[in-house]
Amino acid sequence: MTAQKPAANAARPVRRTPVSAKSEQRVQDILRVAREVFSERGYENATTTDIAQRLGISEATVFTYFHSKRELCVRVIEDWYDEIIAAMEGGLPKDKPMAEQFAFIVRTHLRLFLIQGTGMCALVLSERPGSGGKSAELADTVVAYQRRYTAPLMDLLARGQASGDIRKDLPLRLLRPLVFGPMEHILWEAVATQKPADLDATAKALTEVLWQAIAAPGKELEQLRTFRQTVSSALAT
Amino acid sequence: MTAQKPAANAARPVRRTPVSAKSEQRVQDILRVAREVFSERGYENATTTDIAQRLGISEATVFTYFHSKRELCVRVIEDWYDEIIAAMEGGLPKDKPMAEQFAFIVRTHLRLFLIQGTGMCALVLSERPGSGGKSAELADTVVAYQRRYTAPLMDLLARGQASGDIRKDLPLRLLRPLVFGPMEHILWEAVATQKPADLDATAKALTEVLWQAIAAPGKELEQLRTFRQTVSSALAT
Amino acid sequence: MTAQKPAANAARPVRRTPVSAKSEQRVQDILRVAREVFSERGYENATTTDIAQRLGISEATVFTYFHSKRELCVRVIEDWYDEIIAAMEGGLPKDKPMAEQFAFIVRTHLRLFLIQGTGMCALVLSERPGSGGKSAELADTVVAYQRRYTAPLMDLLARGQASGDIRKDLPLRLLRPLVFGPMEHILWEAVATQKPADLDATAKALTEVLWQAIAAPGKELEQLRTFRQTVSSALAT
Amino acid sequence: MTAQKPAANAARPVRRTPVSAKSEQRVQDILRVAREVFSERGYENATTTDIAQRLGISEATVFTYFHSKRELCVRVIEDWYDEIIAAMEGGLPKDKPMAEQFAFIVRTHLRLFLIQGTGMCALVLSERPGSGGKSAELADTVVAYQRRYTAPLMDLLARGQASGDIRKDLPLRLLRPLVFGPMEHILWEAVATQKPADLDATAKALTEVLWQAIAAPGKELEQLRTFRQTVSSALAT
DNA sequence: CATGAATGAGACTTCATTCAT
DNA sequence: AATGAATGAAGTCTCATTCAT
Repeated sequence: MTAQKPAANAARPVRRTPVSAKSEQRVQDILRVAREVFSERGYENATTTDIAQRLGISEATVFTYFHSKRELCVRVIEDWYDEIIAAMEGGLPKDKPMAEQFAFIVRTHLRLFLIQGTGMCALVLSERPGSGGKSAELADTVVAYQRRYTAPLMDLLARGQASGDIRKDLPLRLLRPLVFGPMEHILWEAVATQKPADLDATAKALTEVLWQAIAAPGKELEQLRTFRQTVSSALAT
Repeated sequence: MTAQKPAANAARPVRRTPVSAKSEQRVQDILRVAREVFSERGYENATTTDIAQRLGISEATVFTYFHSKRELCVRVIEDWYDEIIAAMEGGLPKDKPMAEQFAFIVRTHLRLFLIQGTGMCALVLSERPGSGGKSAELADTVVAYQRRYTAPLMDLLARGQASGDIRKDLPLRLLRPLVFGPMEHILWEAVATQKPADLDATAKALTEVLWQAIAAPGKELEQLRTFRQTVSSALAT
Repeated sequence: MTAQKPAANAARPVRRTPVSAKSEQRVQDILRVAREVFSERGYENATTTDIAQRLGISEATVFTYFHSKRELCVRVIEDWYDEIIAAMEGGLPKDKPMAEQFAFIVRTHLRLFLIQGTGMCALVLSERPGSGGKSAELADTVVAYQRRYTAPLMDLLARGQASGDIRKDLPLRLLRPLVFGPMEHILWEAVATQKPADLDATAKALTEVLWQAIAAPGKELEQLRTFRQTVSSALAT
Repeated sequence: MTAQKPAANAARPVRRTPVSAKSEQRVQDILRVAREVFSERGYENATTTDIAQRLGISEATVFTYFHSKRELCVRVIEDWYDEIIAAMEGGLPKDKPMAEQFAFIVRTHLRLFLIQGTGMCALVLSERPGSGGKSAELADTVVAYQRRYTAPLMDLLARGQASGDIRKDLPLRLLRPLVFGPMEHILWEAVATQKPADLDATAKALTEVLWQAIAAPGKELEQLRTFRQTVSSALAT
């Protein structure tokens, strides 16, 4: 999964052809630890020394595999996105009802970020363009990735509008923030207050209210009536 | 309202804390430029040298008015929050209909952040606890401020639920991210893509969709939702 | 007493003729506080800021009366010596038996240094020549003062040897360290261990043992010592 | 004996602590030069720049081996004490008569301090607690070392009192300053006046007078008589 | 390939001292 | 005479990065 990186991979400059099994292992080790360190401390506060020490290797070795701290950081971010995208694209139950797909996306998003994502998220933000991040190239990469990993949801929304499951009076441009915004806000709050939210409860509540807001309005009324009917019937038996 | 902070430095070996008109001007100048620099480059990448140079003064002068880079940064963040809070609390048309008050809050929020806020916002985020930000004290301050500046909205929502203007089946805990989340997301997008959104159009569209989502629905819908909520809760126990 | 500084005063460059009563008061205030600060923190760690703040005056004012920190320090040291010398010379009971005069000197020395002297003593030492102290002039001054304030004792010893009260086989060159050395050591120990010695008890014990060591012994012992000394000297040539 | 200090830095974010032969050489070089600089200029006036320049290396290299100027200084002081203690404990002729052991200690003390000790001594004094020295930890270390290096003498004195060679009416508390005080005074005088005392002559004279003062009184008379007898006999042959 | 060792560049911070008012 | 304000010069320390072995 981490292996087949499409698209964005093509642009990445291949270095030094480190293709031996051992080398590949080193690269992975460094990336793993670097992700830890970067997400814990942020780009500026992370040190190559720290990364090397946690691996028990020399600092110079890190630079054998990555030309610079920045490059390493870019790789870390790319890999992280790759994982998220893979999880999103791979797990989406496309044959299930739209509401369920929506629930999956919300839940997966929250889950992935709650695990380790907040640190990474902050890292990404700190690398946004114009913020002293010296390489604008990274910024572009990030924007591209961002777009790709929101793609499954955007796709879903588009299909929903086409099928009539989702209200058509809202442009996609507005739907995106409407869905991702609350999720992100909840995640930040969890980090800021230092108490991790209950994943299941939060995901459920959020899914519900969001779906209500974006589902076709007739739909909701109809669904609720059906729901009451079902409950009522069940009671009768 | 620009806040009379009771000189947290009183205990420290203060070198000077001048209060003359001229001095006050200097302090304001430094704060102004520092806000620029911090929001452009983030805390770590900002340098006191840069701040001093932009003002055409000596670095030592900066340290005459602020004991450390960190303290300066704290003041910058505090002042920024103070402005936002003042705008929010001061401008809210409390005698107008609820929907209008809501619109004011959304619009003001977007406006203030679009002016300069994104850099500041990133700055605040980068200083959150656990992310390598060394001073936990700042983190607490920020959380407190955050709470204060969301207060007007939370208050409005509470009053709305009481008056029946806003649906009661959503806990405030969920309403907050539902409203602030999309706003924040839109702002980030504006920064990331480097194209500032059209304030008026965006504010209008966002206000509409959000209000629809949180406003009290028609009678039947309302009852059905409440019913569903009840069943759902019963299930969870 | 602080007024009539003889000898050493002549060489001191008079500055700015600040002879008004008010000015003189300022000078004295600054000197008093500067002595405090210098003896508490040492020359390098003392700051003009600290001195000014304790007086509630501006730093610039300090420099109105003293051209530099170093000059101020020199004055502090000089004044301190002047006081000590005055106390030694003024209080010595010249008409009392030699042993009593000796006891007075020992006791006075310990007393003056225990009050505030240790800090000053360290200060003086830190200004010794070649130790980075930039002005060798101070070093000379100090040496001169040192000599003057040990003068009463040296004088006493010389008179004692002449009168037969003090053994003659010890050159003055050796008597000086024999008497001052233990006193200084006791003082340093008091500072290092942070527990001030009991002045009266210490002075008494020290006086006794030192007097025994330097007082003229019985006839036979005296002669034997002299004999031994003679033989020893003869051997050395 | 040069002390295996158990790396007090183990807990800190050590960058490196190389132990190869080459590294060890660097450490020694730095310590050597640092001792020079610190003893010449004192802690505050010594600069890491100076130390690096004298070695012809970069300042950063110094900080590769020592985490801070202070730590370097501590090591310098510790090593110096270690040498002194080793010389004292190692060379003491325990099987020789007490007077000779005493002479050894006095002579060694003077010798070691005359070589380079005065600068170091001033350094140590300037770091004592309360004098602006910021780290109380160092102060404790110094006190401990001080105690260790006076141990051989204190031990000797105790044994002497037990065996009857040394007068019992003086408490050790008084004997210590009585012996060390004069030595220290002589050393300071040598530095202050810039003319180094003649080691052999000074040591001999000092030993004599001190031993007389502390030796059991009867003993001295007896010894002198024996001495005259010996000389007398020798003359007769 | 791995690394021990070294370092250039630069950051923050302190403080004695000056000068116009 | 007093001072508010400003600053030059310097110092300690950090860290990504290079290079010979």
